Amino acid sequence: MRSSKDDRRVKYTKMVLKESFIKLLSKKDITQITIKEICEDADINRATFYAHYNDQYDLMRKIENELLENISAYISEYARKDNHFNDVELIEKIFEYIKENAQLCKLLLSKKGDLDFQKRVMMLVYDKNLINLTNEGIFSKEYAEYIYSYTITGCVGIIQKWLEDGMDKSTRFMAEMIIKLTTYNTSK
Amino acid sequence: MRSSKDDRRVKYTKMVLKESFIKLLSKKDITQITIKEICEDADINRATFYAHYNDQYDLMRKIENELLENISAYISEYARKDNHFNDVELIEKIFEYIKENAQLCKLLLSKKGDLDFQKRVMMLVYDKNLINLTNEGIFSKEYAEYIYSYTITGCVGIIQKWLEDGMDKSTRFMAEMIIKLTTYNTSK
DNA sequence: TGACTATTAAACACAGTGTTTATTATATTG
DNA sequence: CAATATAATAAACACTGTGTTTAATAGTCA
Repeated sequence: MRSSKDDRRVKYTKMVLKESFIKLLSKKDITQITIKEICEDADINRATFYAHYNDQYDLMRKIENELLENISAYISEYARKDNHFNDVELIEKIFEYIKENAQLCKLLLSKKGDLDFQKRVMMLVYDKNLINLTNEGIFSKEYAEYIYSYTITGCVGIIQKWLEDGMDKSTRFMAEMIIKLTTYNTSK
Repeated sequence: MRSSKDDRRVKYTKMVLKESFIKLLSKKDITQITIKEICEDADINRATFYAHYNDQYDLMRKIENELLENISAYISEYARKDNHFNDVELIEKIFEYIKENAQLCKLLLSKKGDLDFQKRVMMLVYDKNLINLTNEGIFSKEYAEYIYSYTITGCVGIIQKWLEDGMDKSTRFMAEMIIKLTTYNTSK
């Protein structure tokens, strides 16, 4: 039983729509991008766009979710091979992924991007690991929650700066710095 | 010499346009708000809107800048009275201001708001104070810059959580927590 | 009061939206 | 390959909102 999602035509349509949207997004703000414009660039009928997406923002959200899934899969792949789960290496994996997909990541993870989405990226790491540290009874629960918020958004800021600076620091340098900054908060 | 900015009619027009915009913003996303809608709610001619603003986003930006100026003035007022500059009290002042202007601040400082603007709010504090700590030669300059980014955006996350939780923690509690979390990073 | 100018109503051409229709093109399956 | 299914298309539709211009009106200020 095949769903319409597997149809080659559907795959192609979605692919070129995403490509055109990202292309436009690199040139101007999403608020200035029209559906008509996306469709013309992708050479796809406007009615077809509406068959798949509600509007630009819906398309954006779906691209974000895909990216999140891809990063997650990339991490899981690593975790499966090496059984010893090393925090530094795990975070380094995220930086690696971002570097390998710099074009899209620069758009979605920059300061223009959606903070809520960016937080979700960082949560990929911290939900699995560091949150445990804060739950070891050192801090009160309410305090730990604030530290968690601080850590997550703080890391978003670090990634943004890294991207703005042209990713000139190595992924290992970044990962170690993040570990240093974040375990700091939780180890006392 | 009076500029047109001082004209009562202009003041009124801008005031009601801002009020209506904020009212709409509390009901729906900015992407769903039209200029026509704002003007109808404010009972202002659409041509008059264009005499003052380019679009919704321009209006938004101007409201943000005003809020930033107001917070800055609020802090300066305090700094003038008490000569002893206390970091905790300074940060507490910001939380106080937010609490006193909760309606608007909840919109502009929430996770839906613009991160770049939110960073600027936090910079009000850190440009004056903590950045010095990182420049005392403990960290390398490049490291200090990342710590600065981490701190600024981290604090944005804390404020967002505070607002989401209905501002149930006292302003003093919040200020002390922030001092603890942020001087932590810079004192070693 | 008189000069000034912000605001207004009305109209304009225009661009983009979201949906529907019948037709065409392509993919899948037996 | 042929038959079936369905995705994509072109064209048209009414509609909403945009951004600007015009001349008239109303409010402000000194």
